[in-house]
Amino acid sequence: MGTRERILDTSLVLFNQEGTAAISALSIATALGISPGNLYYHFRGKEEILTALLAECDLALDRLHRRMDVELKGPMDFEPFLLSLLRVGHHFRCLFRDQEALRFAHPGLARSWSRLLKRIRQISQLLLKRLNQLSPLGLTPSQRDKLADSLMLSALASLCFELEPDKDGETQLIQSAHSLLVLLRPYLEAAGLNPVSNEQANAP
Amino acid sequence: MGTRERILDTSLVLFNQEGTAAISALSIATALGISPGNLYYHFRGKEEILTALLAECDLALDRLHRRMDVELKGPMDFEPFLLSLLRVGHHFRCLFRDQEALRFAHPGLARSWSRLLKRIRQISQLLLKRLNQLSPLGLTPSQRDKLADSLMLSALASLCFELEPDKDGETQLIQSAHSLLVLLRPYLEAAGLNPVSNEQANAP
Amino acid sequence: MGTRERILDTSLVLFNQEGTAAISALSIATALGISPGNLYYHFRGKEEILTALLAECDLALDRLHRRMDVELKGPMDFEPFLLSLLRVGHHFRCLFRDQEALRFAHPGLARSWSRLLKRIRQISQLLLKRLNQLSPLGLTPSQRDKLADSLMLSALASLCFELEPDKDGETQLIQSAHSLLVLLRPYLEAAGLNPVSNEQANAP
Amino acid sequence: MGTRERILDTSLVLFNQEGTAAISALSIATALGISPGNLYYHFRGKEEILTALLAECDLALDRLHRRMDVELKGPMDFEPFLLSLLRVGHHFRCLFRDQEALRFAHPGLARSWSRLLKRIRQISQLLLKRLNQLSPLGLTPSQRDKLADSLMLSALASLCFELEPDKDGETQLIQSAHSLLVLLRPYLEAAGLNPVSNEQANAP
DNA sequence: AATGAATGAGGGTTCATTCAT
DNA sequence: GATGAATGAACCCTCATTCAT
Repeated sequence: MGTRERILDTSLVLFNQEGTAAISALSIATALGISPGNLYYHFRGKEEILTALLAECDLALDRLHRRMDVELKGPMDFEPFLLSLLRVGHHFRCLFRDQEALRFAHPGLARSWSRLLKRIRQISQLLLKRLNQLSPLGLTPSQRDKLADSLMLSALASLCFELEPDKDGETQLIQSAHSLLVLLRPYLEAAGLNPVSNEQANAP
Repeated sequence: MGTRERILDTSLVLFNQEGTAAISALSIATALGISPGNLYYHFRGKEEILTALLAECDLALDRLHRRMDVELKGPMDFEPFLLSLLRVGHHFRCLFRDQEALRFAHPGLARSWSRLLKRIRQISQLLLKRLNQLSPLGLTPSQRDKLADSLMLSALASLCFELEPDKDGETQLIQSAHSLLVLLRPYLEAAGLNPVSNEQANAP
Repeated sequence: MGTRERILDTSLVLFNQEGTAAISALSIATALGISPGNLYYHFRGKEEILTALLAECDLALDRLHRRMDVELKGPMDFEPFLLSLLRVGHHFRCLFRDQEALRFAHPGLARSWSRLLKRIRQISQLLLKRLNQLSPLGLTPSQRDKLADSLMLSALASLCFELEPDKDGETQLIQSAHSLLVLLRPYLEAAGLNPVSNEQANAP
Repeated sequence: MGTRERILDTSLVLFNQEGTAAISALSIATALGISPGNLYYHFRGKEEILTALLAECDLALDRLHRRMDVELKGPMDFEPFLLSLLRVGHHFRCLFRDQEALRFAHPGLARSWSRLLKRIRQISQLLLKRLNQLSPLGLTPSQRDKLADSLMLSALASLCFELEPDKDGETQLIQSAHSLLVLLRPYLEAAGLNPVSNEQANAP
């Protein structure tokens, strides 16, 4: 694997582990066993690394976006898709968690970041559109977009705030997906479908 | 107003404006027109300021928490309450936005932070409990808690990610509250109540 | 003596000795026995030190400028005045020697530098004006200004290029002053005065 | 043209444009479209490039020096010769402008540099000797050498300090030559010759 | 001749924090 | 309560230079 790729991979791991602010360019180089000069030969600084990671994340989401029409055929497809989506987000979670810090430390990232956010919003809106095609949600388009935003925000927040820090990443992802599906539950039920495992409702 | 309070107020404003990472102890002192030594006389460092802000936020949420039983009497009470809640969150938004960066820069904040998060979770769960008391939601307690978590995450994310950066703070807050209500809409409707203004549903 | 003054003094000595490019902020701090942080507390960087030195030099020249009308009463006054002038230049010689390097490393100095150069030019022109008042030089004003420029350039160059590097600073200054007077010799002679010690002319 | 020559040419252009200190080995290689490794194959470093440029300049001045006896036949020959001399200096102006910075950054250049300076001094002295042969200057040899030094310094300074930065290079050269001739004017006049265009003298 | 990844020392700068006054 | 000079560690980055290919 080329040095450039190794830098990106290691950076992402370190950024996810300790936050982008806590990881210096030198610590990345040290973790890789390369000299700081070499790091700067491949990327002109931390900002360029982050730009590359943002682009990678954007690309991964773009691929998901393109596959939505094909993959979301029935109500059972939403949970796996949400999981794929959350998996991408989790893989690049540092980008979402440190969003605010990055905004001020690296104004140059603003455009990449807003492009990324726009794409997520599109995915969220398309998700509800597909759901509506399967069975009318009983919402105005405006309400549907609001619901899409809430869904997206809830998903983003599940990447940022770990409610069960003790559980491992995969379990957290599955729980996040379930929580998101609960938001959609009434609409899926209205479509005569309940994708979430049935439990006894209204226990005290 | 005492110097201690002025430090907290100014810090919060600066932290909200430019992020906690971008604001140094010196810049707080400069903004206040006091010497760095004086700042350190009142607070042993940036971490202590943040701890104090976390405590203030926690206190404000505690007050809201205690009033819920009294204030949430009918379905029309939920929107104002959500607004109050979001207003507190918005006032201390730097704490939520820089959560990740703070976690690593100041491990000493971890306990205060998890206490804060727990309280928000309690509020969210109590919110749905009250709703359930008004009219059964048709959810198991576990599903209800998941819904509560989604609601909370959506609220937290609306503090972290500005979807409409051009609008002013108050407008953003109202939109956030509406978005959250959309999440609850099916349950409120099931209770024979629709707190959100009626629009023509299912337009193409 | 205050730290600020000590920084300026030491910087000037080091800059003169080894050139502005060869002296780092750290080496100044080390030479003074202070920490780099303290250096940056007093000056935001090397550029601010240089700006302050340029201002000091400008001030010294301004003082000389103001005294010219009073001090240049007769032909015997020119040599001492030239020596004073050269002494100031020699004291700040790093500014003239590294002029080009500074121009590119610190564009912020451009304005201070051009102001300084303008003042030197004014002094040179006033010098010839006074000489002309003592005895007509037989030059058009335009020719007189050209002569003033040549005189100034010759003086500046004597600060930049050491023709006799083995001799000590004071001797070099005196020789420089003599060289400059030789340029003026024909005009002083025409005024019936020969301020330079008489030697036997036109030896083989 | 061989790579070696292209390196020298491009280096000289860049050094003249932005100063020797601001131009790194890498930037020269980039400007040439070659790899840094290739640059170091031809020259062991920036110092060797500068040594080569010093040698080129020295050679050009040597050629001028040898032609002086032949070319300086009459008083009208001095201006064109001065122009040729200044043109060489202007072509290699970075060497003179950054003299001080180079001295400390590259002590290895000291010998080449002092040889160069000595040659210029010889040329300046020979110039006055030829003038004296055309018509006695009325100066002792010592005074004549001092005048030669002043002339040389004035010429060097005109390469280092741009008094009229807005005018193009050729115009600056011509003005510099005129300024130098003004220094010689009294002696040329004394020889019954005025090489500078006559203007009305002693206007107020 | 030429490439380009890699090195490592060093420079400029920031900042949380201390302490004598 | 308050000042402000001082500290020192750490960070980001540049650059001359080397070397395997």
